[in-house]
Amino acid sequence: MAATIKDIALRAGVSVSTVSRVISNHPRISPQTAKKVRAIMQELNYHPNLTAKSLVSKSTKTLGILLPKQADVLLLNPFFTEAMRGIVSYSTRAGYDLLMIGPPSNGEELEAVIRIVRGKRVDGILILHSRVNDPVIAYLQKDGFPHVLIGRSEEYPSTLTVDTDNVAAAYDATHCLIRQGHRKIGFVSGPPNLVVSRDRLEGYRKAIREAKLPERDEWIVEGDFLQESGFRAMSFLMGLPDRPTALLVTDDIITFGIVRGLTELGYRVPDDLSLFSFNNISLAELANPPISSVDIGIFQLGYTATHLLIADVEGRSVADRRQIIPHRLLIRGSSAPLNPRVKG
Amino acid sequence: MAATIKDIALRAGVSVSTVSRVISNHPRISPQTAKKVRAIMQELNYHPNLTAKSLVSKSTKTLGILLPKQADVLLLNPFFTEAMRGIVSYSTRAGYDLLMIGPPSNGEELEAVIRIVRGKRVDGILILHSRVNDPVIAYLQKDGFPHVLIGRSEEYPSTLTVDTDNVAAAYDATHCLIRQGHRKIGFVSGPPNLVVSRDRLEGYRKAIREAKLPERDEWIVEGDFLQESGFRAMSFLMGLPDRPTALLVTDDIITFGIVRGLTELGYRVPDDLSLFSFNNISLAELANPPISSVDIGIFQLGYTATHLLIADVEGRSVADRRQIIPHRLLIRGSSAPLNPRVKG
DNA sequence: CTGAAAGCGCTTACAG
DNA sequence: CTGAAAGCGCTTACAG
Repeated sequence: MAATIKDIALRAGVSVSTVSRVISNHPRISPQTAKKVRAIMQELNYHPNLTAKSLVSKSTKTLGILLPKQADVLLLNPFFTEAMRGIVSYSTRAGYDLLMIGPPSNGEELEAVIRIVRGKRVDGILILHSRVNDPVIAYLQKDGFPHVLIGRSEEYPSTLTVDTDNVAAAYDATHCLIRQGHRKIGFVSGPPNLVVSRDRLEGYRKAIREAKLPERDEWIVEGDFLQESGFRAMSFLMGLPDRPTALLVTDDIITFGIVRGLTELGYRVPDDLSLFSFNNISLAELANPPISSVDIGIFQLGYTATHLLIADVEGRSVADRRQIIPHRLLIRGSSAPLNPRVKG
Repeated sequence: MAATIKDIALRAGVSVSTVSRVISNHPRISPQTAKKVRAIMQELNYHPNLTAKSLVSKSTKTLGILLPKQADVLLLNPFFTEAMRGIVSYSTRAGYDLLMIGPPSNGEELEAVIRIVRGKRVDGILILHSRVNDPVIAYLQKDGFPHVLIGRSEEYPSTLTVDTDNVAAAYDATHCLIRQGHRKIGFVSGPPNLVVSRDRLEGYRKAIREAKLPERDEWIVEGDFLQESGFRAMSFLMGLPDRPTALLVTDDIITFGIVRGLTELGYRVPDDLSLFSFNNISLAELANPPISSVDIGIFQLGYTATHLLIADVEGRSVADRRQIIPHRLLIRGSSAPLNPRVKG
């Protein structure tokens, strides 16, 4: 059996209280005692039982990452990986472990969150995507359980969040296409229940309106963050009698699907259709043509979110509860000045 | 305060033992009692403290995933994500949570493993990459702690493993290039301390020898699973006075780097260099040209590994402790019959 | 079928 | 500076 604090105490001829204090570097322990106890800990190869520790200290030094119901879709997207990198990077540094919270086979995310939160398995929760009217956020907010959101919450302005200014980002990208001479610009959105989808749509609309360009409902298509969605959006849009010459696309993965579909149909990018998308995943630059994309600093989003959450968990006051990570446009080959041949 | 088992017992007028038995569906509890207790649990919105439960039951219903020291590199690769999808898929179904084990800032992976294992935070450990002489495996093996390896262990044949037959896979892919008329075939390997790198090198060598083709040490290059490595390998190989006409590459990500470099230098794939790689990540098919790749069933590797580990953890006997997931070649545009212009 | 009691391995007032 | 004791929220023989 592995040595416990009791074994150490016995062997060292002190009480378990003393051993516990040595472990936690309590200030009022004599150097000699500490030294002796530490030597025995070494000798017996002692490692504390973290479960027992958590039970009494009410702290787990663990953060939960909520996986969405369709974990598959999220996990397929480099966004997840990149955010994870940022999260792991900070949490490791801060001495926190990470627990993935997968929703039960055919249950809701909220169930899993309740089980973990009430089960005292984590000190705080990271939410990677903000949905409109998210019951998980409502629950955590009501319960007062520490959590941070990558995204934005409309209903709970006091929620700790790290986000891109998606309205501005979409506005900027759209504006870039407008400056290139495009007048018929479409928008391929993500799932409409995500806040990010709404914000980007708003930014897109704002730019179109300001430039007094035509607004056409059929130029706005919704989908998932999957290549298939891009393929479908492309099929629909290119089949329109009056079709756009440029597209703002909400995710690079969707753009890949669009490019692929266009290529299969014999169209060319950007000659037949200019594309500008979001996320700037590493393959965007390597695609053919390279994809123009808004870099939203995904690693930074994850890193900062973790930073904020841990500060909150540890009771340090967080001055700015709604942080914005700056974005930047990377203009590449997939977007180009309007091709005169196509011009309306 | 959240309700505990004690509150339920008090309110229901039974002992805590009885409540505990109701929770765990103990057979010898009267239906009436069970019903009453359950009603109160509902009423008080009771959820068990999982930490307390773990402490006494000595089971956490949690699996640990070991992140390598350079978590960055692993996380950048779609291999990780895809394996995670398989892992999450099975573990969720089986009711297990997942704890990411990140190595301490500048410490070794083994430290983190010991802390988690001895700290009783998980019931078993998943290792995503097998290194030669891996101290982590040595530790877990000696300790008798349940673990499974995606890969192969040379030192501990009794380790639970799920692997590709990498020797055969590399042999098959090399042979495919040979059949296409290539006689000068190079190999771009991953880190040499990984078992997978050695196995694939062996398969490559076997095919070359059998076909009595020239073996040249400078046609074998090592690198990391990064695009930069591909770029560097490409620079080196294309600068050789006598250079290969085809390359077997150990990872799609590396291949992307190679293709990118070749394109920048004005070379064309497959005309100037045929490429065949491993993993068949989803973007391999979409690249230009589409990348020929060995599909090793990464999702399946993760799924099966989790399945085996949980069986082991729960004491069910695992008949085949070293499982092989079949691979298949996907021959696409990046590999083509030797271009006569380049020949000899 | 049910309860009293001991115990899992820790931490932390309290007292000295 | 150190120890005895109580307790964190559960489970599980043991006895009835």
